[in-house]
Amino acid sequence: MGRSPCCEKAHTNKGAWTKEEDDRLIAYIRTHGEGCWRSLPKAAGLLRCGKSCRLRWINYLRPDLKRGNFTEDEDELIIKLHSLLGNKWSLIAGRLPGRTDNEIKNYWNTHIRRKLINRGIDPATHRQITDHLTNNITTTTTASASNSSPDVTPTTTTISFASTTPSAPSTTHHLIVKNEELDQDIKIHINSPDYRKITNTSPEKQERCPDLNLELRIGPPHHNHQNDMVVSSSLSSYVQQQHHHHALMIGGINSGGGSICFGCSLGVKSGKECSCTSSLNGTSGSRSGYDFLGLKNGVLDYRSLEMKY
DNA sequence: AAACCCGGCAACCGCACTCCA
DNA sequence: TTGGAGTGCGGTTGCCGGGTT
Repeated sequence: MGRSPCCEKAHTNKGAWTKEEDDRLIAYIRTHGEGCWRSLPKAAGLLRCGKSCRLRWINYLRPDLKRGNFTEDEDELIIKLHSLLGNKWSLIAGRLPGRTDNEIKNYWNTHIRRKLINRGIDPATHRQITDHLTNNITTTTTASASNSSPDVTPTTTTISFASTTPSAPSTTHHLIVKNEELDQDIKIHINSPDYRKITNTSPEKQERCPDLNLELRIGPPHHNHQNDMVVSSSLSSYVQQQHHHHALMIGGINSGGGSICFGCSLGVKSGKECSCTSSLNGTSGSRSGYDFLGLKNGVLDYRSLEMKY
């Protein structure tokens, strides 16, 4: 089915806003408040698309916006939040009062990216660019989120979930990371006493991933939680992409009953596919999900967020 | 002085999601 | 349950101004 246009485009202005348009929009919203963006332009006497009005208000005209340069603290906070949330600009903006998602997105692309690259850090993965294998893994994990990362070699790594005996619900699972450049599979064992140890399928190629830090526990879909996986935080981007398919439990959260998916824990409203049992309040999603990182209330104390470069 | 280049940023576009009848 | 309307989000585009040649 087709999608109706957000407005009658034939009679709308585009491009830069004039002072008069700004004044009209401000005056209207001061009187009537935000909302009903589709009908706002007509009511306010603006020849603009409703979406355009909303964007102009949110990104530029809102009185609580903080104009001016980003502080060093804000820089670091953005970096830390991005390492946790990826390109979830609206979520990041929610932790920076007075800043908009668009502003942060632009600032990231123009300043912080370069800053991280100068530090030798891949801005997409927040990992040092040096480690060969890690690079290959993270290249793929971020490729789906952004295909414009020229500083990373575009090799292909396939990540798949597997079970040694798929039909048995309590079997040992493992995460297979296939590095096509090295032509080898790396198997991350799940639910084994030494699950933190990363081993290659080729015995002589073991100990290839010494710096994987293992702080996220994820569970494959529809498996019981005994089969939790532990993966590197370098995979977090990938895991976020796969949120709808794989309930991802943050270590420590899933103990004592209901476990929640990563998205819900971050306050990201989950989709229909969300299979987590976020029953803390009986539902899942941003309005009731577990408040991982304190993202729902107050300002996140980013100083407590440790980067694992 | 003019042409060109490049970075920054406001605005646009299309898709995804939620709500509701 | 379904589909349309409204809204939000992230990626991309294009304009503008400053710097360089």
